[in-house]
Amino acid sequence: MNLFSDIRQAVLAALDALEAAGTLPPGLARDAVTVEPPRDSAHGDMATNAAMVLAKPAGQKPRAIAEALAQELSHDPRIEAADVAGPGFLNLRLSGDTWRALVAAVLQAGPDFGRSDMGSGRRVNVEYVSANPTGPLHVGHTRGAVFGDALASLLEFTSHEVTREYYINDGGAQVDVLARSVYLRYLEAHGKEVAFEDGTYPGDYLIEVGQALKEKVGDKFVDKGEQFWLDEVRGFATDAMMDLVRSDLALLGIEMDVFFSEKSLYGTGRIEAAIADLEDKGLIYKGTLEPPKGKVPEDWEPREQTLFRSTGYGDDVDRPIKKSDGSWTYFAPDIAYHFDKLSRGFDSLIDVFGADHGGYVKRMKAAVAALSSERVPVDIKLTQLVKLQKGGEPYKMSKRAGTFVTLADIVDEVGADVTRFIMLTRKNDAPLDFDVDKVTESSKDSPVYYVQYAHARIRSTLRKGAELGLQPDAAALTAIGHPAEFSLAAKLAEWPRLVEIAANGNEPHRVAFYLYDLASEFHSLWNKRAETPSLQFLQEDDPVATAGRLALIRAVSVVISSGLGILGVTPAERM
RNA sequence: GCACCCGUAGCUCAGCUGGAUAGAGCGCCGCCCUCCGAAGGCGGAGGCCAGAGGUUCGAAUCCUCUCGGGUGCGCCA
Repeated sequence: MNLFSDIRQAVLAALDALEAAGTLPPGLARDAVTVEPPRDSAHGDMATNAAMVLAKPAGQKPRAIAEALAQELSHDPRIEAADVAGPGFLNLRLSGDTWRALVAAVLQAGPDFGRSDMGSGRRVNVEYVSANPTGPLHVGHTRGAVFGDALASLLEFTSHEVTREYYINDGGAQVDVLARSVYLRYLEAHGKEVAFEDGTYPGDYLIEVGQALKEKVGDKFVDKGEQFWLDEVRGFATDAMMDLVRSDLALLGIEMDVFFSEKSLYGTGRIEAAIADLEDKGLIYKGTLEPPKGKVPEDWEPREQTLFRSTGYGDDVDRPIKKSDGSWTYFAPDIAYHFDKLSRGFDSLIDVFGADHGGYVKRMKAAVAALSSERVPVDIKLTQLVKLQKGGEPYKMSKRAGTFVTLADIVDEVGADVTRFIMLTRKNDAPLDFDVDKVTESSKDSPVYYVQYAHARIRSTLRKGAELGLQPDAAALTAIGHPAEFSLAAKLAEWPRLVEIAANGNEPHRVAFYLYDLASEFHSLWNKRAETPSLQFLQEDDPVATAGRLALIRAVSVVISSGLGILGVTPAERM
C-alpha cells in the first residue's frame, strides 16, 4: 500500500471527471502532477500541484482549477478537507480512518511493507569493492563495500534481481609485486635475511602467507630464479589475499555472488572478442594522442597506439587499449569484463568505484554504451574519501597492517552496525568524517543508536505489555486519534514512497535519513506521555486503547526493522 | 590548461529530481524523569543556500559565467 500513489490516482480520477464534465479541456498531460508531503505539516497531510501544472495548457487560472478539483475530491471518503492555498496548491487532509487503515496495512504486510515491484523482471549487476588482491581492505574499500551492499539490498527490496559482484584485478603488474613480496617472506620463513626494496609490499600480513607457502612447497623455490616460481607463487598469493578479502567482507556481513577474475580474460580470446565487437562497429583505430595539457609527463613523446573512439559516446579524448609495444592497457580487460557482464543478460549495470577513479567514468560509460549499442544503462557511483579520526585526531596507523587503517581495525573499534550505518549517513559523493570515538560516545553523535534506541524502546514496551497480557491488535486502532499519533502514521506512510525514490537514484543514504526521521517522530510521541497521560502506551484499565497504541508502535518497529535490514544493521531488541 | 565532484547555520550535513515561511545533529542558552527505557523530549539564538546573470506561475534544485575546495589527466591498475 502506497498512500501517495493511491491519492495521486484519486487526483487523476478527479481530473478525468472534470474533463468529462467539460470543466477542463481534454487530453492534458498529467506526467507533472505530483502528490507529496508538504514541507510544513500545517499545510495538511498531502499536497498536489495539479492545478498549477495544468493551468497553462488548460488556459485557466490555477486557483479556479484547484477549486474545481477540491470540489471533486471532497467525495472521496479518505479526504477530509481539500484547501486551495498559495499560488494554487491543493492541500489535502486525510481522515483518521485513512491513517488507521494505513497502520493496519503495515501490520498486515509486516516486513514486506514498502516493497515495490518497480524492478520486477529487471536484472541488475552491482559491482563493488573490487580491491586489488594485494592486502587487507582499508577504509576507502569499507565505504564502497557498505554502499554497494546496501544499494544491492535496496534494489532487491524493489524487486530487482541483483547480482553482487567483485572484480579481481589479478592480471596486472601489481600481483607480480605481490608474488615477489610473498617470495621474500617465504625466504624469511626459511631463515634467510631479506631486504624489502621499494616497490614491494612490506606488510606483516604476508608473513603467514610466506609460512604457508613454505609448508606447501618446502624449499623447492629457494635460491631459484623468478622464472621457476613466479606463476605458482602469484597464484598462491592471490588466493591467500582473496581469502583475506572474503573474511574482511564477512566482518560486515557481506557476501558476494560472483568473484570475477581479470586473469581469466587473458590468453582465452575474451579480450580479443570484446575488442573485435568494437572494431565491427568501426570504433577502433590506430592513432597518436595529443599530449595532455598542463601536466605533461616528462618522458612524453608521440607514439602510435590502438585507440577506442570513446569520443563518439561523450568522452573527452579517445582512449588507448594497446600500449605502443602492442600489449593491452588496463582498459582493455575492463572493456572485456563489461562485455562479459553484458553477455550475461543484465538489464542495467552499476559500478561502485572510489573517488580516485573519477577520470575513468566517461570512458567506461562510453565502452558500455558502445558494446551494448546504447541499450544497457550503466550507472557509476563514486564513493568519496573517508576522513578517519580518533578523538579528533587523524587516525592513520593500523594495528594490523602498520601503514594504513584496515576494515578490520574499524569493525574492531566500533562494530559492524555502527560502521555500516555511519558510512551511509552521507551521500556517496560527499566526503565523510568518521571519528571512531565520537560515533560510539553519545547517541546524538551516533544516529545508529538513536534509531536502534527507538526500536529497542518499542520492543521493550511490547514485551512489558505481553507480561501484563496486553497485545497489539489492529482491530483496536480506532483508539488512536491524537495528532502526534497520526503524524507518526503519516511518517510510516512515506516509507514506500521513499524506497522508490531511493532506489530510483541508487541512493541508499536516503533510507538512513528516513529512519532517523521516523525514530525522531516516535521519540517525540513517547515523551508526550508526561503532559498527556492518555498517550501512555500501556494502560491496564483500558485494554482496547492499549491494544491500538501497541499496534501503532509495533508498526513503527516493523518499518525500522525492515529499513535497518536494507542497510545491513541489526535492529536491537534491547541496549 | 581540461574533465568530474563539491560549495546550504559557528562545525558536520539533509533537502523527497522545480514547489509554499530552507531543515536536522553537534556546540551555545533555558526547561522536562513520583510516570511503559533521559542513549530521550520541549523551547531559544543562529542563513545574501559561494557570487552574478538567465529559463518560468515558482529556483538551494535546471542553464551560462565567475570565485573557492577536492579528485583525476598516454605507454600504472
